Amino acid sequence: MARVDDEPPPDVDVAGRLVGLRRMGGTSFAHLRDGSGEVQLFLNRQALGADAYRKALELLDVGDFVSAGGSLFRTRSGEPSVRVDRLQVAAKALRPLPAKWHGLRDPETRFRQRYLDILANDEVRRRFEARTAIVSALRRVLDTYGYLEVETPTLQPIYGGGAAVPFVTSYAALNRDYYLRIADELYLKRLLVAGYERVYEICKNFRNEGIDSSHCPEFTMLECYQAFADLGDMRDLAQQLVAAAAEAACGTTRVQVDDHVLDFTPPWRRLTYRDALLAGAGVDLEGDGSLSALNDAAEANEVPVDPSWPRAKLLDELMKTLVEPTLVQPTLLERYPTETAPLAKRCPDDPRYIERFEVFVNGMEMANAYTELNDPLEQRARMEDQASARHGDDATPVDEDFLLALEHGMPPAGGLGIGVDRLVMALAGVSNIREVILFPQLRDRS
RNA sequence: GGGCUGGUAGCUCAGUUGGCAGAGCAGCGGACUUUUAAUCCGAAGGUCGUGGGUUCGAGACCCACCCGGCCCA
Repeated sequence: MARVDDEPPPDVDVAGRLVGLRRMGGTSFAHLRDGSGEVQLFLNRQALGADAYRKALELLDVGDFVSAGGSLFRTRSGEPSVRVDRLQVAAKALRPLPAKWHGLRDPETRFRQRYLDILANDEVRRRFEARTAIVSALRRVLDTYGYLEVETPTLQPIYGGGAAVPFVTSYAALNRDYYLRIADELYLKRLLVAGYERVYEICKNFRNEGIDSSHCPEFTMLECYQAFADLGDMRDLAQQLVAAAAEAACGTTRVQVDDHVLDFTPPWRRLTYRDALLAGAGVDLEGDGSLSALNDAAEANEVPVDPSWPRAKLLDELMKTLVEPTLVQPTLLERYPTETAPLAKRCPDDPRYIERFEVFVNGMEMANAYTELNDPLEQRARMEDQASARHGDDATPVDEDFLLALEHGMPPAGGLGIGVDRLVMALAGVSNIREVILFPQLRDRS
């Protein structure tokens, strides 16, 4: 490979995007950038020929893709440069790049024309590279443990695995409505029935609900299931996955974000749901945990609630308002009340609780795990309970096909879901989910 | 859905009490043969988000709407 101080000066060819052009009469300087860095072009009337030199300067604009060749040397200031004797425009830019000095700041333009954002803002470019590194790290850990990566339907005849409003679409060949998945859980569990013992999928889920700084209707989820694993195994796995992601993105598990450090080094803090609710709302689920006691606690803490809400919704609202915002460092919230999730196995020592944890970081839910319910009879009863207690339009319909699969025998298993966008947010130190999604959707500019 | 806040040249932003629409950079023309955000000279560049209203006069004030951002629900 040619080096800049070789003798005689090596002849090289370079190509890239023109990012700077300084015309100084008989000599001009240009910078070409590609994925590996920048190189300076030394354009000289004599080296290039008077006619070619004049034409080149007439034609060139910052933003063009250019290829050039010539001898490699150092300028008087020591910068390695190509003394160009041949030059071609490989692609012409008709519109100017965002200003080199002030860059592109308008958030609307940054989101609508993300290619300009990435082009102009190094930090943004690096953030999306980090996102890819994070997803690769998650795959690497799971692959190392022998998990099988699979693909399950995005278009589903019945939606399940969560509580959310689905996007509805029309499936012409089958002549019926289909749903974009809100989760892939019920398909991955069918694969446990099939005999695969470790499966995972990283995919887009779709929830036809609000957009805010931590919710995007189209988001990325990792779900993985392991036969014969218990919740402790899932706890270890969750911490390993996130720690590996932090190492991949930041080179450390202690991530500096603004003025504080998020410490993802395992083991993380553990907290039971009961203790958290007691500390946050002053209600003891094992004292008077009745509906009226919960409503009283909401009122005492000025949490707006609706008396018609079922217990699960009320609990969720209390936790969201009074507990979750306090969970800044990675925290495992454990031992959830049974009604909070219909797909989780009950604690063997106390059927009021399920074997579930969620991970919170920066006050935001980032992961969710259960010991999976694999008893087809109890699963049917719990799903029917949930369907009959429907509240609003996010009630989950009973999936008979899934229950049929369970009736053929699903091994005991642990399952874990990680919100990939939110993981990236935490590791990148940004507070808006749009900052980690390449092309977030915005309203039409009508 | 509510509150706050923003939308002015390609980009980043000023615009005072309601009185001629501004700057820097980019772009255009010119000078300049080792520059580094080159420098210097010159000219140009506007649906002030949209539509109404008040006024002799509106970028600014009032009303409605559109598109963002932050916070709350």
